[in-house]
Amino acid sequence: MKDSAAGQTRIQRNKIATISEAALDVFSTYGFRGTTVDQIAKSAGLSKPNLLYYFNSKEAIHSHLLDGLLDIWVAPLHDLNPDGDPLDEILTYVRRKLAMSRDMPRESRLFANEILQGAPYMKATLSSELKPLVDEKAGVIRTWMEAGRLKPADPHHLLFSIWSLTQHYADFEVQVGAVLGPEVADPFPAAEDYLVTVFTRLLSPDS
Amino acid sequence: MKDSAAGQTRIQRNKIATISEAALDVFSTYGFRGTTVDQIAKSAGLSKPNLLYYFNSKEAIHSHLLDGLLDIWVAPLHDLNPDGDPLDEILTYVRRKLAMSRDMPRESRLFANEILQGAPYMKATLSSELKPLVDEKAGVIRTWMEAGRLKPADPHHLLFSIWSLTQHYADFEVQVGAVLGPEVADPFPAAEDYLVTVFTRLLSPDS
DNA sequence: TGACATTTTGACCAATCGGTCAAAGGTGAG
DNA sequence: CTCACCTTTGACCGATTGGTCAAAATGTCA
Repeated sequence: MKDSAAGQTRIQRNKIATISEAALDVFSTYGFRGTTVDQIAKSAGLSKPNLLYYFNSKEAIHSHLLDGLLDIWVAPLHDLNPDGDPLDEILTYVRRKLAMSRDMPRESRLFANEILQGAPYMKATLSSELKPLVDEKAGVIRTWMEAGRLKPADPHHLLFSIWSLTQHYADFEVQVGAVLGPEVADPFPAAEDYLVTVFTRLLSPDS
Repeated sequence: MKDSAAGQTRIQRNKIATISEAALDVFSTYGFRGTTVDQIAKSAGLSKPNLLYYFNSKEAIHSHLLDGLLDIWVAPLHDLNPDGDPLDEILTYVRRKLAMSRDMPRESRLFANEILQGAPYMKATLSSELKPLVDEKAGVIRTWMEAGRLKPADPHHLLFSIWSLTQHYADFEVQVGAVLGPEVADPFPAAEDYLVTVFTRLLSPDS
């Protein structure tokens, strides 16, 4: 239980951070079953028994990374403000999600790996935590649409589309890079322009 | 080389098909490194040495599945007709890609796994085959836009968005299911309505 | 039927897997 | 310095990995 919250020495916190960083690299690339403890240990510059001194098992490292990841991931959605300007709120959410794909691509791929493989660890959390939040925010969006402040569109699928469009630039990074070619160093500025256009034309009531 | 094209007995073709079916199940769920040969053999109802009689290695099975998958995957894009009605062509492409996510979710996840892990096998193919096709079709779309037959939008990112929006329903199936809840048996009809709305409002010049 | 090629299998292999353990090496407080 | 505690390590464990092999079973065709 060295990986729990409180009462840690400085050296413990440092090592756990180092291990988490290395594990994020490896897990996000190869998935849980494709990752070996030796890989993580080597990437962290530690011996395997030393790593297992801080985390009792490979699963414990993986769980440690996934715990809280969902919270980080849905934080921008949580900030969607029912009292704000509808289109601004949506576009701000899109921009924040896209920025997360740019700045935290490994976390996005770790999450994608977990979902792709059937969410063996997070499935219950998706139903108990994500669904209620999504239902709540979908209700806010529906209210905006019924008030004529946004064009009508299925709110749930609207949120799905924001997730998929933004996370695509992290999860399918190599494909985006291969298709755009080496002359496009950074696809994100054009991606942001495009996504703003998509959701503005989809939702803006004045057009 | 038993897994090559011509001169196969009936029994060879049958076994290879059985193995491919089983391997698609397992590889698409656990990824290459997370899949074991025993898993595939058991799922195919064969002994491991028997399976390895038809495919020389685990990698050979995986390659066999990926070979041609890209062709199947981009076939609808290849059919995008420069002489058709622009919006109809785009919407037909969207519908066909969405239908593929509904009818071939395992293939979609196999592809997603490969890309997520950095496309170690398909990277070269993406540059040599996918990029030219995408550039060609992006040119067609740009021509439509310059002729005022579609509203302007970055053609490459438009294609990215079609891929991500449609494949999301296969790759993130468990998340979609968890969020919509058990009362939604089939998300695809609503997804198709939503996606048609998205691309119509994005691209239709008369609105 | 007999003769030959194809198919299937159990036994086996070296390498790697996640994980343990006792002992050695550091560290800080008194 | 001492002593107690924290940290690190090499050696090791049983289980599983991808893959081999010789022999047995099966199929094929005259």
